[in-house]
Amino acid sequence: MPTTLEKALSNPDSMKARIFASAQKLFAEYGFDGTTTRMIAKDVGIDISTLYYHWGEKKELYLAVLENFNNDIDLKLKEVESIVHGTSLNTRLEIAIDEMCDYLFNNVDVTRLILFSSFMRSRETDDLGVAISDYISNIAVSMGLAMDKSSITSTAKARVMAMVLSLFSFTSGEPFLRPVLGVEKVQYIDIIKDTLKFIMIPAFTQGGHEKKQ
Amino acid sequence: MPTTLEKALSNPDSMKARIFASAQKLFAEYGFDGTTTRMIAKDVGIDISTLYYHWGEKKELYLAVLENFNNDIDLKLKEVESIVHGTSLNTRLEIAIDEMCDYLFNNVDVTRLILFSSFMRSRETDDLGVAISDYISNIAVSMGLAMDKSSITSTAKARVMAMVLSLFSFTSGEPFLRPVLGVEKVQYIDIIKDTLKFIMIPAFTQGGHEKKQ
DNA sequence: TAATTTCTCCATCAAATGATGGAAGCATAG
DNA sequence: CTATGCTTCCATCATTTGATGGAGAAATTA
Repeated sequence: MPTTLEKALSNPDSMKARIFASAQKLFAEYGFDGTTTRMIAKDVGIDISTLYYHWGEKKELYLAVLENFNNDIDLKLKEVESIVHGTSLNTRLEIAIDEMCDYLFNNVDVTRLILFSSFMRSRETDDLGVAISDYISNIAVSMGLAMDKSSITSTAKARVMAMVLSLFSFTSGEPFLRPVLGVEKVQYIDIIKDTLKFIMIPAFTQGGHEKKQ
Repeated sequence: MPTTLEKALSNPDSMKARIFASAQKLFAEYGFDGTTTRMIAKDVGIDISTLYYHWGEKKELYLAVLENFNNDIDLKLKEVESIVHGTSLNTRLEIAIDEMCDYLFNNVDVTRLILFSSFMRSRETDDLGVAISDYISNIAVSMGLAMDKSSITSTAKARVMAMVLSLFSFTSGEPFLRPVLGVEKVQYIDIIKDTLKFIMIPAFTQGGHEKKQ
């Protein structure tokens, strides 16, 4: 059963969906305060009145964007959960990292929006923040690091955080990080995957670890 | 020999320095577009004309803030470099992580500004970005991971990135990350230090690693 | 075709924002 | 005390920005 938001965006050619797409892109690039309704309208190629006709307040549009990627990422986490189900811890981690990397690199806006809405304050409203904190526990569970959220130690949580935060930064920061490594995008993604695996797998399998890569 | 900026800020009670302090705090919280000159003036308790009298354009004030923490962090990196000089790789990493954690947690604005200026675009100007990329190599060298910037492999660079990005995120995100761990600030910093050491030390000493903590 | 609904744009508003000129305050030098 | 220069604030501008009303186009229905 699709949510009202999903229904509204079901046809990507619809004006409402086109506005949404531009909004997502620009909010992810400039943040809430840095994005004006006129910038969005211009990007779509319409008048701002049309934007307001379909979405109302700027804040509503922004919240819709947040809600949407919230659904998306939850869906992805569930998918990963079902893929890794029943495999060994080592395999679970490898697959989960591969899957999440591929997904996030194909949806960079998602990570940027999570980062911005978590780290930055908005002049306009105080309640625009999204709980990145929720993802920490969810990801830990999805990756099979714990059976439920309560059974994770602080140390383990901190390591999940370290990985999630690096992954998010690696994806959001690709434009200026990749040149530092001097590699193409495909290689960049591979290096990120290897780095995360190298860091995380021994962190959770605890014992000695076989050298990756 | 102090820079012109340092001289202007030498007396923290001077109006110019007070404005600077408020600006740094607010820019680090709301970003460039999210911070208005009126917000800064109100925070200082003065009229905006006084702000413009001392600093001129908003952009100039922002660039001064960026330049200042650039100096600060370079100084800190040099300090760390001299402290770890001559010690073993293991010790170097431990000390460097401890030092940088303590420093950054006492200067959260610095990390937030670096993150914002690196990741976000500004509506106003395109050239406000700060090269976080520079720090990656500098930190690697300061920590004694390489003798010069060119001798670092992509893999090693990626691991330094992972650590720097996590560290920056851990410091900037303390307000919403610490509650997830359910600990006090002092413990939070300790956990971050341990996590980074646990992750980075084996990553660079390569062979089997002794279990930290 | 005619009527009705849906959509898009132009014109416009009020508030916010970056920025400035000039008057008034205040200290210091003469 | 007076004159000078530095500092602060009030009043004000031009532009930008969020937001709306209404006219007309476009699609839908009858």
